[in-house]
Formats: sequence, C-alpha cells, structure tokens
Amino acid sequence: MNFWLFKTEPDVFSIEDLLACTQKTSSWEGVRNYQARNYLRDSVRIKDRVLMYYSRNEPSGVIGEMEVVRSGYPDHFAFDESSEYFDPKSKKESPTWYMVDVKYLKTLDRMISLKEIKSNPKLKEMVLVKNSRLSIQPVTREEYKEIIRMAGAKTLDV
DNA sequence: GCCAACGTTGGC
DNA sequence: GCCAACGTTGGC
Repeated sequence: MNFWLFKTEPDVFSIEDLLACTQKTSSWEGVRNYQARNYLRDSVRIKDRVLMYYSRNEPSGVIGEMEVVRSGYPDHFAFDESSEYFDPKSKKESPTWYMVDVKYLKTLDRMISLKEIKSNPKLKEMVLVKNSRLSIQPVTREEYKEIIRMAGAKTLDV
C-alpha cells in the first residue's frame, strides 16, 4: 500500500462534494502537470491511502482521508471541448492526461494546517514542505500516520 | 489580490 | 538545446 497527498481547492471540489457523490466516490480529474500525471498513471494503486489537502484555503491544510478505488485511466475531460479541463493536445488514441477514482474515508477531527506541518520536525521532508507546487505527491507511511496522529486519532489502521 | 517560484512554450 | 517570455500555482 502506498500513501499520497492530493491537493484540491475547496471552492472547486471539497470533502463535502465527495461525500455527496454516489458511493462517496469520485473521479479525480483535471490534473495537468506531467509529474503528477506520471504518479496517477503509473504509481497510484487501488487501496492506496490519500490525504485530501485544501490549497488556497484559510488555512490551507489536510482535511481528510480517501482511498483509491480505481487506478489510472485516461482523463476523458481532456477530450471534452465544453470542459474547463479540455486539452486539444490529448488524443483518445494516446491520452496525455490520466485520473484515478477516490472514495471518502473520513474527515479529520480537526484540520492539520500547513503551518503545523511545517513546524513538525518529523514532517520536514514532506514534498509539501519542499515543493509546494506538486498537486499529486507521495507521502511516507510515517508521515501519513503522523498527520493522522496530530489530528487526534487514538488508533491507526494503517 | 499580490507575487515568488515553478512549469511550459517556442524562437533561434 | 538554450533561454526569454509567458502562464499557473498557491501561500500569504
């Protein structure tokens, strides 16, 4: 099992939006960065655990947990001219962009802010701290558990 | 809303 | 293949 952090702007897609989806499951479309695409296409697998992170939020931080329920497949929004994620460079026969499906697991008892993450020495190697731009990023098991612990969870199931 | 940091594009 | 110009992300 691998661990990840996915960024979203809550104005665009929030954890409440995910909860409102059928089976609390949604595609995670619109990633338009090659490094993030490579993770989605090649490395994100079913059963992987994902921290949902709110960017451009007050405060920014980790809001909840998700589980991957479908591994990488072509992001068909890139083919749809009416979509904000349309990309004429991506062709159906050789898709440029990929997405996965995620399912809601839980909302943290309290949000773990970026400020707290930055001030925790155990988290100083996180990609989030080192490269703030990447929207799909790997997290170690230890980092994942530390953030869940900071939110006050008494037991950890990972 | 500003703007630094980063990523992409395209002329040469 | 370099790199200037441009576009985007995201913290603040």
